[in-house]
Amino acid sequence: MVNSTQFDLPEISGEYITAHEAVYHRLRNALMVGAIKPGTAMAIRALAQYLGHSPTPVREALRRLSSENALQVLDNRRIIVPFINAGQFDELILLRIKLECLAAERALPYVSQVLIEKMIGIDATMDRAVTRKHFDMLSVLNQQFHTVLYAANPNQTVMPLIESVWLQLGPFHRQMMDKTLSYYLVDHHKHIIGALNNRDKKELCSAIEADIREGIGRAGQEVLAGTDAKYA
Amino acid sequence: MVNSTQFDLPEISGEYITAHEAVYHRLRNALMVGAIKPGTAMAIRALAQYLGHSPTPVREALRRLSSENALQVLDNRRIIVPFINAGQFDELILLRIKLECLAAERALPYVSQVLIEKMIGIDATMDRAVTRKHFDMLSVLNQQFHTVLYAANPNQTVMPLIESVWLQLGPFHRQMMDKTLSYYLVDHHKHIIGALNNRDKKELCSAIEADIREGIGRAGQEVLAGTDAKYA
DNA sequence: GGGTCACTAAAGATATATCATTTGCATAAA
DNA sequence: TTTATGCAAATGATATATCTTTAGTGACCC
Repeated sequence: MVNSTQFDLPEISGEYITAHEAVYHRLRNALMVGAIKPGTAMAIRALAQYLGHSPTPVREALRRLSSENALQVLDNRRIIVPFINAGQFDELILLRIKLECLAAERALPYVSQVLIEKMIGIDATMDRAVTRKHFDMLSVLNQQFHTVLYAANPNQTVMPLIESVWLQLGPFHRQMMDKTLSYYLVDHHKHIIGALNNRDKKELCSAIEADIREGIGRAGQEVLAGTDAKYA
Repeated sequence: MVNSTQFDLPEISGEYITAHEAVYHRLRNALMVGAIKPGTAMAIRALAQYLGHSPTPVREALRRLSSENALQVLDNRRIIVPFINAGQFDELILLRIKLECLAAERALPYVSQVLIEKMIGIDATMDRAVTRKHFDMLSVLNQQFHTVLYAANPNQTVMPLIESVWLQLGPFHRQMMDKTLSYYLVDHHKHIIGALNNRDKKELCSAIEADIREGIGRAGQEVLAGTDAKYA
């Protein structure tokens, strides 16, 4: 197939009215699940042609993603999917933990039985996805599981920051899902739900930390083990 | 860039700036110091004309700022400076504290005597700015003081998130600087420097928390005291 | 008075043309 | 061979024209 770009972008189900939004969400999704390798160039014209739009809305989408740290603008003005090194990876994992613990704590007072049921439902769907090895779906469901909790806080302002971190960790999500590590993840989801039932802030935090450390944290360490400087 | 004639034209650049970048930074600055009131509409054409550019780069700048949560895109696609309510303000202050404590802790191992001297220098400049009531400069210096510290960590990935929060708190920065509250702030800077000298993580964190709570935190509470729903 | 519709003006969204910069490559010079 | 030079192609940046959506206004009907 003639794709002057070097990756395939899965099409997005929901409809976005404007072109720039459609492009934005499509790229964002791809980055979130690590579908585009670090270092890949995001040339405006090529993308525009591939996606069937003019350069203008594509440019806007790229700018947005750059501002969310999901893409990197080089000195020569080219835009690429960023590399990160082991040190930055550690910082991002720590950030995820701090941000998500905070988000969970602040959401806790607003957690209802209905919400917990919903999370249990998502978790159950994840269990099925694991046995069927639907890794792409797992990634999305995992994010849903977390998002539903944090968004319970009506004054929440932290989600955009968390999503920025998720985006930067995108390539490792893919790694995580590809391995059997998904088990750990699901286990910790049960812990999280337990902590919610107990309305226990401390327990909730440590469950989330464990979920992150033994999920994507471990996957990242495996990936970064050999590489010296930079990988994803 | 060699000139095929006799001379080389020295590149003034190094900071060659594109139209979209110029607009972006100009707006960003204005938002950061609260120079634009919440609710103000950011019409593309009007801005473009005012700034002497075409709509295209202005659009890009607005999109970037929207993605950093510094601007809000309404359902009707108009872009405005966002309002926030008291609850959101509290969340943002908490976020600042958590993010900046983390950033400071992770920077601490990289803090050198030279860096501390630099921070002392900035703080001294702030003292002078306070007595001369240069409030605009104070805002910038205050940010510099914090940024210099957090950026000491070479793997730092948290600055963009912190800046997003600063942007959202922009209007309150203005309030803070307008009042006598600047004193508190400078006091706590001395504490921060003390903690750095002692290489004391705990002390550093509490100094930063105090700096934030008694600086912008207090200013915000004053401003939001009367208003019920939303203000800035 | 209240509501609907049509029309107009304003503002956003996009496509396209053009300008500017960067990169690659071929060729020439050292 | 290596380095410099100078197009030419690729790519980003911007201005502009045009299309689409939204908001506002007034005529008209009930």
